[in-house]
Amino acid sequence: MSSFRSDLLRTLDERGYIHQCSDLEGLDKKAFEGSITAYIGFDATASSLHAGHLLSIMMLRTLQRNGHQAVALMGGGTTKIGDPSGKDEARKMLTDQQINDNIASIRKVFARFLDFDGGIDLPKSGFARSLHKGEKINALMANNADWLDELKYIPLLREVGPHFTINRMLTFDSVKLRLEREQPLTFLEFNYMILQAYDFVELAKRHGCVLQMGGSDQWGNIVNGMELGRRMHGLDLFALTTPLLTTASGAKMGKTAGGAMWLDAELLAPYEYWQFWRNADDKDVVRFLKLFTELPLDEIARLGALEGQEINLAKEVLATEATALLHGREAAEAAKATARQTFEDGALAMDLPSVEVPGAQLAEGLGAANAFVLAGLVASTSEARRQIKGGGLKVNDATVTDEKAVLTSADLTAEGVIKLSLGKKKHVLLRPAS
RNA sequence: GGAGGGGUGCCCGAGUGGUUAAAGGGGACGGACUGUAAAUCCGUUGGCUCUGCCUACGUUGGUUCAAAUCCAACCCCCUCCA
Repeated sequence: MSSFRSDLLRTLDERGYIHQCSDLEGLDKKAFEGSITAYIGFDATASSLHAGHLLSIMMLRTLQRNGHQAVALMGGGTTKIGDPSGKDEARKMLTDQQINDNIASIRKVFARFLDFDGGIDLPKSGFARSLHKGEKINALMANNADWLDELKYIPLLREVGPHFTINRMLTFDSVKLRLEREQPLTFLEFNYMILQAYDFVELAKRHGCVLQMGGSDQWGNIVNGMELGRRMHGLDLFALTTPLLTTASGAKMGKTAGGAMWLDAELLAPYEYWQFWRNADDKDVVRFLKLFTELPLDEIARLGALEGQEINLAKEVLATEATALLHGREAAEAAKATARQTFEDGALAMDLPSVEVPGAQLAEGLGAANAFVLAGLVASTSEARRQIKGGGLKVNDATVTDEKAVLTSADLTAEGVIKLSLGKKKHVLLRPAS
């Protein structure tokens, strides 16, 4: 892409956020002339967002930092249906209560990346004057249940139905793939794309939203919304998607040993979040620095030029910067310090994740296998035994060789803890509870 | 409604009466090598109070000394016909 006039598109482009856009030039013009409103939709299927959502969140953040209005649309309504894209099976139904709880909890994560208040509210009609230094337009959180729940079936059919042909709906990947793979696609799910399209139109009406962004798998859904807006109200809307993000080894972003890489400190401690980034593939470092940190590009270029063992410095920066965005600078630095002590100095870092055990249990003697289960490092005592056989477990940095080893108060270090390790990277401190 | 095919461990997929906690692959985890990377090689991959016991091949019941494997009923999925 050549040169963009708007800061927004230039930034998105330089940092590698753009995969596909319905009309780059037109969008650039609009974003250059004034503030625009754009949104991204999020499921409310889980109680927290995970690293897989991070790209979208960073896009919204970039939007806000460049003087535009970011809208995070929670799919309170569409979650009740389930997006069939990329799935072979319908997802389980959630209750309203679960969905609302999820939304409330997800909002906290957004608040770390976006400012919802303290800035300027964007008037619905759009906004042409340029912002003063440091001024921000408040981000918005919307919930499509607000309008979808109240839809009346017949009016909706009459209003929206004529603009969709089954012929075309059948050609969308989300539908086509299911049919080709001979997996059932229910009528319920089939409606998802219609409602998502309707969301775009509704947000355009309510908030003057002109752009929907999302992952590349959402392209079809987004374009549907654009076209629906044009047909119903003659609106000029835009679509912009991000590349589907996989790690260099092909895995989907956001999965880890223990499950998803949650963005909620209660589900995943900052130290472990830091570790996730620290363990990035060499080949991913520059890409991740651009997407998930806000370091200037020349700085990233400098880090990207590092070779061999030096790359580890770049990974440290990546981990610290990414963690700082989510959990704050202090937590990020603390995680870095903990990692340094643990991995480089071989020292005992008291900030490692820890688990409490009743002191009495230690006095009596606690089977090592059980201790590892307690610490959450292995799923079962059987697995612990297997790991012991394979030499994968350590107590206070000494490999456990006896499946029947027992931990007692005598194993407490001078600091009053027992360090349990699985492999080289996972460590948990066992603390006796008084 | 009729005819056929199918439901196996995290996933894919073999197995059609005992030697099957179930081949093979993928993934995951651990070990070696390294740079807390990648690649490669090796190992592990149901649970427990673990030289033994328990639970497992859609569900329930049956045949048998013995079943994932045979029989019956039921549930679900797919294909073709109506």
